[in-house]
Amino acid sequence: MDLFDIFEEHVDQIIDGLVAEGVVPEDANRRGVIVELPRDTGHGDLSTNAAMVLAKPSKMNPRALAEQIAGKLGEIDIVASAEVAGPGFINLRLETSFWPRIVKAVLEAGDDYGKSNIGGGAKLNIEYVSANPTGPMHVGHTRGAVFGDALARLLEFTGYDVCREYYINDAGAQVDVLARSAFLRYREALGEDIGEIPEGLYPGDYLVPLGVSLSETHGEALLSMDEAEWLPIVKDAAIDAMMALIREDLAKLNIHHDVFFSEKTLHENNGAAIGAVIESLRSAGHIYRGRLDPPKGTLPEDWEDREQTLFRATDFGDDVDRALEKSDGSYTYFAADIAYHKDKFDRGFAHQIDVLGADHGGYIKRLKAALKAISDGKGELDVRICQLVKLLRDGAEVKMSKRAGTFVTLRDVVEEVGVDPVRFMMLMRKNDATLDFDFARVTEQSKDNPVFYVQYGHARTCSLFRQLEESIPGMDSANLDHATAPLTRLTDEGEIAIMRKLAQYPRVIAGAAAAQEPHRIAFYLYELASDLHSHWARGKVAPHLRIIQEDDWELTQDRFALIAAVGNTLKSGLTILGVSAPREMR
RNA sequence: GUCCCCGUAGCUCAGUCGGAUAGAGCGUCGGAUUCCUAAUCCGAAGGCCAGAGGUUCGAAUCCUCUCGGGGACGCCA
Repeated sequence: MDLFDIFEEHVDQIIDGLVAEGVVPEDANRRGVIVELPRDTGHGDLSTNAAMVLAKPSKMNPRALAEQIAGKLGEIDIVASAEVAGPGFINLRLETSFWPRIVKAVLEAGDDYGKSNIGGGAKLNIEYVSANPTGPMHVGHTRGAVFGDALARLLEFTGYDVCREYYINDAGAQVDVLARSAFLRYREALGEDIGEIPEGLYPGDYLVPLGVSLSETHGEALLSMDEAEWLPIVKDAAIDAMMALIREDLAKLNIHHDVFFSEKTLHENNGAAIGAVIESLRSAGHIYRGRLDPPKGTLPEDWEDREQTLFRATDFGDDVDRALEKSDGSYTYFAADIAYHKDKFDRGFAHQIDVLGADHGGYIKRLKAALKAISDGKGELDVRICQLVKLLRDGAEVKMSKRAGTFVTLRDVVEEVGVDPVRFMMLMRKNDATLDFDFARVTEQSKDNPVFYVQYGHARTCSLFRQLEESIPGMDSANLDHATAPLTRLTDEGEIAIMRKLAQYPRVIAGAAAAQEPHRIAFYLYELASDLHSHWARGKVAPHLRIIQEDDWELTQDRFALIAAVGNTLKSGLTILGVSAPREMR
């Protein structure tokens, strides 16, 4: 329970009292009533909108109602004053002894500060990355990977039982192309001059080692086979090799999935798994044979009007019904995806999250429709879209083209700038807004680089402890017992600003989890680091504000409790983002 | 043509289940360091929150429309 919860409870009880007195009607909707930190510190330490929310149902003037509530809030011992302001806000000013309680709370909670059980231990499946196994990951994949991973960490921190999952698209035509491309490299490894890689095959030289390994395993045996014979062999080997590559790439970003689910398995035994899902949908009346109107806009060249097997997606909020079978009788990607989401549902994941790229925006409605249909409305799917990343180098956009072989791989970026900056920068933007990734800025070691700014904040807290050991002979900061700090001397405005910020952390975490927006944590950390740096710098001109006061151990002890609390919170937030919290930066 | 996302300071963006005088960084200008890491800090200037209606005690936030940018639009994955 955080600071705000405590006061919301107070307010709630006061409203109960007013209901009993007949001032507020019993059925008044209290949902909008909140206690928050006013933006302007001149408005006090805490404020509530209770009177404005309840004025109308109570048929009262907001300010008059506010006066009544304020009177009762003023009786709480920790409240120094409760005043009505503006249209009916109630502003609370707390006793100065209040804020240090936050420091104590942070230190007592340790790594658990901000942790909650909002999820109640509910199982939750988050599918992310799911890049096609046709080559190494490029920067475009990086954002979804980092976002999904940070979201998973965040949801775990807030009490969900999270399963991280990767859907391997190993069933379509793309992996056949991969196999043919690999076969070419196999022939090359056997000494053949393959010349230019033909149009339509993957030209990247990441397939060269695979060709060599195929030649070592199979010798020239594959050469005498028909494509129908060698293709499955080469395809399996190629997919395994590409997935190994992708796992390595992900590991470089500190990302590890719990489950890798193969699309191909859904197509095995003549598509038994997919067929079964379609059958169950059919018996529920969600499948029919019919024709679709041609798509608007530019008509595909091979458009033919034909009767086909359709899913009544429109019954579940989609714009059109969706095809489940291709004209050659095989299942569509969507059909397999329904079976996949059904599989996840059957594994106990009523709540699922899919992290998809920007180009899949048009896919959301049908996926949601599908999960609703196969779960009888019991399943819940959230789809988070990650927008494009624009790479900038020396102020100019880096154009990427697969055909020209100029795409920047995830590995390149991580090796050039490091994991921490990559992860942090990817999380400095709301996921559904496009993001500029500027190499120069990200590698810069200055305050212009948010990740260094925040990490340096953490390093600074650690540095102060080291400094303390040097200042006070025999001091071992590891044994500094914050529990014995009196916490009565943290009265400077800079210190109070930091404590106010610390108090917000649990709410920031809860809000970020509810909105599934880890970027809020990145912004919070930036602000907390800023408060720390700002306060620290004041000690430059005002020596009495320095953390270490060699002739006043009591004060020093209090200040170190605060510094420890800041370091603790910075580390907690960075950990959720999957970014390291260095103890020293030089 | 339909659907989705976006439009906030010169630039890059926060803020959006409605709250008080709309914030931060960069850039510009002016300052701070004999002393806890200057990888830092302080100050100033900078706004018709794309536009128009509507709902409300109250709108950047919700609704409708318009304009502008991006994306998607049977069998690709």
